[in-house]
Amino acid sequence: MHSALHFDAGRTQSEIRVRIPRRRTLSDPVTRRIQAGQHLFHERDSAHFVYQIASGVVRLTRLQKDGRRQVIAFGFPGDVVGLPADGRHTTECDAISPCEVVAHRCANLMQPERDPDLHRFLMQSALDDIRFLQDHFLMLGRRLALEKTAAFLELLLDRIGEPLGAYTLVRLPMNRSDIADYLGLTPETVSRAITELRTRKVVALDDANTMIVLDDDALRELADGT
Amino acid sequence: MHSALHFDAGRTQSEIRVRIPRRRTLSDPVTRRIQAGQHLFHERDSAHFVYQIASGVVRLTRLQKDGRRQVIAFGFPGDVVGLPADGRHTTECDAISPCEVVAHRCANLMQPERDPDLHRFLMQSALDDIRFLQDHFLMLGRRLALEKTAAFLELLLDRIGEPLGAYTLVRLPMNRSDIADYLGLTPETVSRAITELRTRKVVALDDANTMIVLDDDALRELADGT
DNA sequence: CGGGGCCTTGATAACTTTCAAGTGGAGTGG
DNA sequence: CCACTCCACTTGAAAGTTATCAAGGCCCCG
Repeated sequence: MHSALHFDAGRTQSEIRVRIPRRRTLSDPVTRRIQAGQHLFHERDSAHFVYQIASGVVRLTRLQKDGRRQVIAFGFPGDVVGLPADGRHTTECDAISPCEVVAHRCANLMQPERDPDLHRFLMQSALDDIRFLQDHFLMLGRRLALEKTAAFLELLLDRIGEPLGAYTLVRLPMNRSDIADYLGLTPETVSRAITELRTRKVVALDDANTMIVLDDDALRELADGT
Repeated sequence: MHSALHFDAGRTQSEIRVRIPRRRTLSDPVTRRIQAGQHLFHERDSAHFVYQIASGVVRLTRLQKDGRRQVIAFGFPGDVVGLPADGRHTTECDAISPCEVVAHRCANLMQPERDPDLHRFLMQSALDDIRFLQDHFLMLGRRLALEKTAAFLELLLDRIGEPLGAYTLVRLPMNRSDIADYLGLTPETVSRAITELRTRKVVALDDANTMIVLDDDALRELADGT
């Protein structure tokens, strides 16, 4: 059967980029390309770089003792990932779509004198990261799976939504399991929540990973639990 | 009816303190005392200070549009709270027990040159904070209320446990609603989980806020879901 | 054309929330 | 000193939500 909507957005997700601030420093940033599925670093790796995402999306995860996996965050264009604690990375990080990342040396995280610009940049990144993580808690704190899912889609809408006439196109770079592990749900429940949003005409799907947000306000109201 | 255990720990929670690192800077830290229930700052307040907890416990919360409240974190002795984003605090912060806090100016968060020591300190705090927040996700990601609660008590055990013979005493500074809002549960469910832990002889309660951890290993196994 | 992975859907079991009632301790006023 | 009130905690029963297990569909790719 055919999908409800067809379209051509005219550009692919990999074309969403951010401008990387140009800095004149002792240790100039280096751009790196990685394919979907490749790792940027592992949990407990000694941290040599932090990475700013220029294009593509990465996944930050923690492995649990019982084998389960918690998705801590997704790294979208503009985000900085890999900030270490005690000199080591605190999560796994792998690309879920082809990525361009800019690597910044973080050996001198604790030496602000040596490169004030870099330090300022890293501090800004850390503070932003804290706020994003706090935002994530509000999502997990929502009671119903439908609310959690709506809140997640609202996040995607704001971060990687692309205008499409009166609507907004959201290409989901992650699969249902990733979303489930991010929200503390099962893939089946995420699927049902998305089906419900489709039934309510809040969103439409062209294929499982290509979503059109039809009713912005309804999505935000659901996300807020109102 | 009488409780199962009686004891005298010989010191109160307010006596748990941390040594504040002495720094010679342009803007020396200032100690402040606040009572339980008093606010340190509000969400969106313009941020002038960050606070390191010397004694006592504070609660960091976000208010939701629907009136619900998410507890983002508890600030224990040694923790730094109030790191801003865009110059503003991102949470509410109030004391849930009498506190001594050390206020550090954060006006120059983005001026590492002016006070490298302070900047180093703030960076360290931010990176630690990120790790703590990530740890929190693993707690919320646990499937069962019993596992979440066990994970939370394990955290308290490690942060504010006091040796008591062969066992460990944990004085809970927060009430059941606080725990519930931290774990994404209801107070009733938290209460039932604690009752279950009592039934299994993992912990004993002298009163609702005074817990003795009887079986460390069992608690950690439950928390890990194994 | 066949296989595998991902997504969706259905039915049932397990768990949590909700609503309600009861308990106990701390503080207050008679 | 006792009765009373308040509030937090606990407990019970029913309703609601999600997880689990199972099956089927779709698409991509060899």
